[in-house]
Amino acid sequence: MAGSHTLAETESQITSRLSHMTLDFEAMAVTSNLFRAASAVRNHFERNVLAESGLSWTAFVVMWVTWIWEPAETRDIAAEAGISKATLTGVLSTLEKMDLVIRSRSTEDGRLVLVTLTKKGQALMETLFPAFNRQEIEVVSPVADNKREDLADMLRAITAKIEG
Amino acid sequence: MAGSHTLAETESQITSRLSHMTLDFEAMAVTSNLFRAASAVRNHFERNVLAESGLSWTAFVVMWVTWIWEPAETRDIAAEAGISKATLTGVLSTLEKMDLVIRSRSTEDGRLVLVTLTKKGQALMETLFPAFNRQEIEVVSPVADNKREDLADMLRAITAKIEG
DNA sequence: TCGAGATTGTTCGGATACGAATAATCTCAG
DNA sequence: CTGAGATTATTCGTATCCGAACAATCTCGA
Repeated sequence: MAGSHTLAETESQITSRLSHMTLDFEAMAVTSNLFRAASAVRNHFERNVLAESGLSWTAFVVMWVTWIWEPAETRDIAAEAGISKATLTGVLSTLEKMDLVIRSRSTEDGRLVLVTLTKKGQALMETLFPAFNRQEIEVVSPVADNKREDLADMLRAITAKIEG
Repeated sequence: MAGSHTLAETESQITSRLSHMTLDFEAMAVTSNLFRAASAVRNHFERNVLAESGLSWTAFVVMWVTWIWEPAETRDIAAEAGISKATLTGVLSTLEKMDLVIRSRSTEDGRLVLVTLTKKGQALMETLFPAFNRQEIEVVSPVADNKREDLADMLRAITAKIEG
């Protein structure tokens, strides 16, 4: 549970509290529920999938991006993971300490650092990611089958609008 | 921009990289785009609305929840804001230092701490929140008018599924 | 009345998070 | 060939962020 207020109570309280202002409550409801959902799902994954592996959410995302693009350039990992380069430096150091990734200088461009997974890192992702996907199925289950693609599309559109 | 890979490139790479596994790619697309959108919107708000006020994202959310429920109990603020009690303690100390909120012991239950906004805090929210809402309208604009309620509903359903 | 158990906010240790400054490397006009 | 400017990853300082341990307070059955 997330506190003593239900979703309906919260939105009702908001409406009355802000009734004197000219606001777009529909837009507010979308972004508000966007963050609430993202936060709830993230916490759910951290507790039910990631906790036992000792990976933080960000560490997992970094592992995942690296897994997909291996060998991955750090600038791309940071962008794909949605974190700053400074943050990535620290996370990569943690992952290196855990023997899950390896950093290496690019021979073509001495400024770049390439990241690859260790055997241990690959093995972890091979088991962790399917477990992760099983939880994704659970999480998305309350949305009707024929509406999921639509949902993903709308979220993509929002992202594109901002980053485009 | 978010790195050198487009959304389409990323999803294509994922599909080929994970083709040997039995995965629900639609569920994956939903959660993946959920986090991407939330992260993009959050960063956008931090840079375009919050930066000048000196408030972090979390600090703003705490201010907002307090504004709505004032006087607010810290346990509720933490739950509504989606952060831990430990985190809230630090954020409230920061906000107190900025003279935006006031902590006070509940007379009815000595364990509880009640939070209210200062005059300065109220004034800040009165100008900050409408500015915030104007950006919300921008962010949601790529989603068709008649689909926004649907989007909010689906996000609510996901949250309810997890927290229920 | 009273004390075992539950609840709450804080503290603590360690990891994450960012912007700004920095050093190393690359690019490319002149 | 060369050096001014651009690009990259790291370091630094500070603010979150969380789980676990903790002290203070409340609840409620005996």
